Amino acid sequence: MTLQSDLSRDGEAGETDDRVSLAVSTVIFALRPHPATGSPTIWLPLVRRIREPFEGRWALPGGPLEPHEDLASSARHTLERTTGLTPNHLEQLYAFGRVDRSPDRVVSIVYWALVRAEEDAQVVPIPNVEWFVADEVAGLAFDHDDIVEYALTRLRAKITYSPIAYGFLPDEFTLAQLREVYEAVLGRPLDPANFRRQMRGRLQATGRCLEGLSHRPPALYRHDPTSSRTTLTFERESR
Amino acid sequence: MTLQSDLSRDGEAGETDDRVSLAVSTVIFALRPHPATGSPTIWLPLVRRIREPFEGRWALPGGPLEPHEDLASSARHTLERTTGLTPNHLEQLYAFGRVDRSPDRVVSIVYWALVRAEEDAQVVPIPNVEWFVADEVAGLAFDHDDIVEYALTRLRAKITYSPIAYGFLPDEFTLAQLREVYEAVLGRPLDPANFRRQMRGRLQATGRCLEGLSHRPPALYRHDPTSSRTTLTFERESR
DNA sequence: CGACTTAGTGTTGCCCTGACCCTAAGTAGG
DNA sequence: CCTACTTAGGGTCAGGGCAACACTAAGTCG
Repeated sequence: MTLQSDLSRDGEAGETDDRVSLAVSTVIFALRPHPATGSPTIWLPLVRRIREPFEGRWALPGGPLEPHEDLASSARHTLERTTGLTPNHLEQLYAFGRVDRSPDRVVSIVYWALVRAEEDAQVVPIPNVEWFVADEVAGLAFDHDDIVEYALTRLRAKITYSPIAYGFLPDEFTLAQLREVYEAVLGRPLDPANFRRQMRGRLQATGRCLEGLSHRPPALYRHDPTSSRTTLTFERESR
Repeated sequence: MTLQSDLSRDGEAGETDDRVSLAVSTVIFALRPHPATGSPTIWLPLVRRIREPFEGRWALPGGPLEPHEDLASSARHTLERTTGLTPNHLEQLYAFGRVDRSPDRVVSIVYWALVRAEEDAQVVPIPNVEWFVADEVAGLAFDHDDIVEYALTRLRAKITYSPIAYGFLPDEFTLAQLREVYEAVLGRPLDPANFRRQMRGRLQATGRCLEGLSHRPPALYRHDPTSSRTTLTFERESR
């Protein structure tokens, strides 16, 4: 093989069959009450492996990439098989390809998705699928522990500079609901007054209120997609 | 195939040979003077394709992933073949997998790299490899136009919140050199006084100066890896 | 009708930034 | 030697944004 042909062979196949195979997996996040404290927490569904390697262990839902399918379509498809839901947000996370991450050579392109709490209630139980508190999973198959941790890191970082929190919420929501999302993801309480100020300008007031509660009815808002998406700080004074 | 086995088949091979194949490509950035203005600008090397598809067109350097090779190793390897250089920064960019991005089904995992100007001078000419101004490339093979644009977007965004500018520089550098990097990447001039203030705290003074110039000798600094990496703003007042 | 609860506003002080002016420290040339 | 020039680097000031926290608004429940 000449030097030139070695430099750009993108698109060339025809190797032997010990080629690398390609899978797409998805980290699916939803907010549900924590079993102990009851406060909103990040959950995700896992699938029990029914054959080697790692038979019996929990793993991220996924499967091999079909030749006719785009990467994101494959992820969406996986999500539907696993939860019956449509993602409110779907984004590529990272490609994991360490040689020793699986006995056979597999590169996994991992997506992460957010599903809203309202749809979450409609999830039908599916055999071999179970939901877990994201921060508490361990002992997963392959390198999936690392992948979940990386996905959580990305979610926590991205929520401070990108309007992804709405991925957990219905179209219309109260400021308290939105704040609950941020508090669940960041894992600490936020000042309601300052939170409101930071969100104003990114939200459209619907004019409606949520009624039927035993206190002052909160206004309903909608995400304003035209808003400037400058970064949020939420720093805590530490002196 | 049962439902269960469909849910998590990560690691299973044994499909027919119309499987998807996997390539790793690398966007390699270096700073060189712009041919017209002379001011520092982002360049990248491309490789001329010597066979179909897209024969004769320029493409990102890369090649199929070897089964024994990690993803980043493959990217580093490509970089060495193409430039003879070692990257000062190497990072995964994105996995591009649109079904129609190539006549045969290829998913490309793309990395991007920074090389320092000092090493850049040692680049030996390699047949079929040519360097271009990154903002001016067009008409590349496959979807590589999109990939280059995406890589530039990432570089410009990331330089404001992550210490990657040092990837273009030697270990010790002056503030003017560092500012030149930011100006080249962001494409606009920065106030030297305010730039200095923002960088102070992220830099270690070496005590040495750069001498032999016909004006006041600038101090040499080194990147302080322990510095807090809060985001930089560089906003322009617009009133 | 008053206690309670949650929604939402005002105020204040601090820090950071952008704009801009000023001083420092070299070289070059008369 | 002394002055002009160039680039390095520091100082100052006004405005904005944010964290902290006190405050008002608007409902329900007894």
